[in-house]
This record gives sequence, structure tokens and C-alpha cells, in this order.
Amino acid sequence: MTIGQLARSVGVNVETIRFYQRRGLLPVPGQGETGGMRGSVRRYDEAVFRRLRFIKSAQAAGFTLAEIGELLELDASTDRVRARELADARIAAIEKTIAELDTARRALLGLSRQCAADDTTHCPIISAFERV
Amino acid sequence: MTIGQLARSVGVNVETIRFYQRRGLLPVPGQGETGGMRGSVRRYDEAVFRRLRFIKSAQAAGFTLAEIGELLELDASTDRVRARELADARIAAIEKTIAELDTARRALLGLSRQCAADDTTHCPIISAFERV
DNA sequence: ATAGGTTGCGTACCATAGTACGGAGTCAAG
DNA sequence: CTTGACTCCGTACTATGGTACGCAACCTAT
Repeated sequence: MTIGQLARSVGVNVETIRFYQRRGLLPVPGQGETGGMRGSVRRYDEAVFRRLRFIKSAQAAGFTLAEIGELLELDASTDRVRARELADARIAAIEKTIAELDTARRALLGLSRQCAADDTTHCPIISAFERV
Repeated sequence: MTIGQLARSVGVNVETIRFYQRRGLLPVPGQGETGGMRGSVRRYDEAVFRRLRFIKSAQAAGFTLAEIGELLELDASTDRVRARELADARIAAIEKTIAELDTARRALLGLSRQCAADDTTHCPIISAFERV
């Protein structure tokens, strides 16, 4: 398929694919080996499609492009330890973020309820941040 | 206090204060009214200190600087409805983010466990993203 | 009075993850 | 065989939230 078809099939922008190519996350067909091109238009196969979906799902799990780059470099058969390290680090980071967000959520919820319940006093939301 | 003392007291960089001033989030002492300066060095009072802490705590609750700017513009006595709207929108956004993160966390946790438990197969972490 | 540590100010730069644009070339259909 | 859509490529720009840098002026302690 062409770059446009690949982009549509995964639901990303053509420019995003080119961006990933520049970042070294996706191969550029016809660089080095022969084939991968028809005339001067590059053709993308299943492998690139899967790699692009890999990137998108890893990204959905919160990995940065740099981390995804490292995951992609890993040899699936030998670098399991490192893959697990990356996954575990990600899990820890996610848990930390969730805890922080939950604290903020509780605080805001309390303020919003207070604000709704009693409009005789100074707005608790505005004053809360002022005196924390 | 001077800008450096203010920065240290809140735990931010001097440059960050200047950045907030440029963004209109913090006042620049001695702009317009008289006073607020000693010689040509600007002096910061309690009000600025509290405003800066407001920014930092609202930020910790996930508000963007643009939203914080709006909160700061609100008149505490009359704009309670808008303040509550902002807070409620933030709560909803936080809940959505938490749900997404939790999904990712569960998925990664399962993969990591699988990877640790069985090293005879292809690394589940690497292959997971490949076939999602 | 002079050295060293701020300030003030403007401008430039950083990371992250893309998006947009312009021009030339190419491909498929009518 | 021309038209219109798509591709290639490089460069530039976007948003977000800051950091860094350099120079002049200033302020404080010795």
C-alpha cells in the first residue's frame, strides 16, 4: 500500500508516518535493500502496518516515542528482561500519576459540592487555591 | 521580597515567574500604579506570593495555564457558576484520564507477569503490542 | 570603593508530538 | 494525453510549559 492508504488504515496523518520515519521508528521502504517501491512511489507492507499499530498501542499505554523506540529495538527473544523493566517502570509511573490525579479529583469534587451547596460565602473553589 | 526570594519561597525558578508575568498570570510590580519597587528593583508582596501558590496548586490539580488564567480572572463573588463549571470539567477529564491509565496499567501488569512467569515463549510484552 | 551576587529585560532555546506548506514529480482514469 | 489526486522531500510552524543566556544596572557587604 501507499503511505496514504497506510495512514488511513491506522488512522493517523500521513505527516505522522513521515515524522516516525525521521525518528527512526518506521522503516523507509527502498532504503538499502531493493524493492519496496513501485517506480518512485514507496510501498508499505504488513510489517510496517503492524509496526505502526505497535507504536500506536504502546503510545496508548503511555510510553513515550523514545521508549517505544527502545522497545522496537529490542530483540524479542533475548531482551525480555529489559522489556519487562520498561513495562514495570511504566506501571509504576502510571500508578503514581493515578494517585496524584485521584487526590486532585477528590479535592475538586469536595470544592465543587461545597460551592454548589452554599452560595452565601466566598466561592470555595477560588479561595481554595488561594490558601493552600 | 525580590523575585529571587519569591521564587525560592514557592520553589520555582525565577525564569518561571517572569514567564508567568509574560503570560499575564502574575502582575509586574510597578506597572501602572506607583510603588511596588525599591529603586529599580521590583518588590513582591504577600498577594503575589499567594497568587503564585494558587497557580502551582491549580496546576497540580491538572489545570492548564490557560484555565488557571481564566480562574484568576474570575471575580470570586460573582463568577461561582463559571468556577464550578471549570472544576466539574476538570473532574470529568481527570476521571477519563484515570480510566484510560487504569486500562493501560492492567494490560501492562498482565504482560509483565506473563513475561516473568514463562520465559519459554516469545516475549509477551513485545508481541502484545504487535498484535493489538 | 569595589567585588560578587542579584535583578531586569529581551531573545533564544529545550522537549514532546506532531501539523502544515510549497514545489516537483508520478500515477491512474477518462 | 491531460487532469486531478496522490507522493516525495525539505523546511517551517504549532502548542505547552518552561529554561537558558547575555548584558547592563543595581545592591550589599567588606
